Amino acid sequence: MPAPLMSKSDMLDRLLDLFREKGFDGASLSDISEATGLGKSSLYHHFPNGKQEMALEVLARLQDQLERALFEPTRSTGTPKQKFDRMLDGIDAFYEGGNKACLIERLSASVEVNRFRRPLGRVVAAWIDAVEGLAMEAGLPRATARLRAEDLVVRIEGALVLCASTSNTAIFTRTIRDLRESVLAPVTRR
Amino acid sequence: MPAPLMSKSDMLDRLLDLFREKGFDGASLSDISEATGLGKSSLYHHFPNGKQEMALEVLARLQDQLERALFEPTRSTGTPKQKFDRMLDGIDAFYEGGNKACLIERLSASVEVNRFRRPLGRVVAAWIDAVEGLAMEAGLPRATARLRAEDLVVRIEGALVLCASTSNTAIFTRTIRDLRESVLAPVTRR
DNA sequence: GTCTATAAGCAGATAGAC
DNA sequence: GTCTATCTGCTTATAGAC
Repeated sequence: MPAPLMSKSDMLDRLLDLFREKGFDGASLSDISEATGLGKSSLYHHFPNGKQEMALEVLARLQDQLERALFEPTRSTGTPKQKFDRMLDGIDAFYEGGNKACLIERLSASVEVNRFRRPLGRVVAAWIDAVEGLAMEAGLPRATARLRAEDLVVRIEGALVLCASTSNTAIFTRTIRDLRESVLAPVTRR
Repeated sequence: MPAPLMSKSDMLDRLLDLFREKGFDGASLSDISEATGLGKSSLYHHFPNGKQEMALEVLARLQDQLERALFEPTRSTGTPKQKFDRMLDGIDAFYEGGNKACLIERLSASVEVNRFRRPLGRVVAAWIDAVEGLAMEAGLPRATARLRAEDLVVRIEGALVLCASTSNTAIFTRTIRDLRESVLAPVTRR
């Protein structure tokens, strides 16, 4: 029994990167084999149900990371605005300023989208909830907080689509900047 | 020489639907054959460079349709607000209230994205330009008009991503409604 | 837990008849 | 302009040795 070449956690990190870059349909088992350094048979040892299971585990891991990354700032010290800025910094870093795609979008666009819909819905909901919580903490009424939280996710996903299609990250940068000012703003304007 | 079973125009219509539904990677030649009723060899008669050429021609056709659909309202009679509403009605109908995906997004997410980037950029630019023109006609300064036009496209693409991942079209409907009110609004607010 | 070898099937693409 | 038949290569997946 050879020792494991790579921890599951490391594997999932590489798979997340790969699926974000090539998409679910675009990432072949050969790509996955190369990215992890494991032969195909070894991959089936870790993921008996194949590629689909890999994506589901990556999605579960993303959910964990997301909740840590988004809710952690919420519980830390600072004004709501400071926490929100840290959250946006994290988002900006995760997408590398618009240069990296979103797994949500990549899996939504796959042939297996139906298998992914439930976990995708959970990830999206967690994201919206985190922003909504912060917006309420900043004093916005619940309904407004929810709408603005949904709008934040919508705009980030949309900006990433335009970055991917035009390879111009300016729109992403501007969108982040815009959200920084508008999401927590008092209700009188807007 | 058998008579053509289908006009090129009809073919491209079906291909647009198919690529929007299954994505570029997800639509196989067998799918395409079934959707058009033509054998694979016949497809290569019309598109010697295969699937890639099909997508490029579909994209060119979309550009035509888009320019007609978006700029036509601009040139017709009515207040800017009326024209803008007609434009949004057209967009809403094209995406069937969030139930149909966007070809831009589907092709951006394909393995061949580099081949599509130039035409994709043109389509996106045409869309933004059309909205910008209308916003300027409504009296907004050029810079504001441009930002709001970009934002409109960003939000529609983002809303479509969320609809696809959660199969909940409410966010799309709300986004359209919101855009109806905000895009042409005077600069003082927002 | 990893490997080599291999299976079965479908992908995109082509040749050549009609 | 469409067809049937075929090709090559790659896909996902499995069997079984170590």
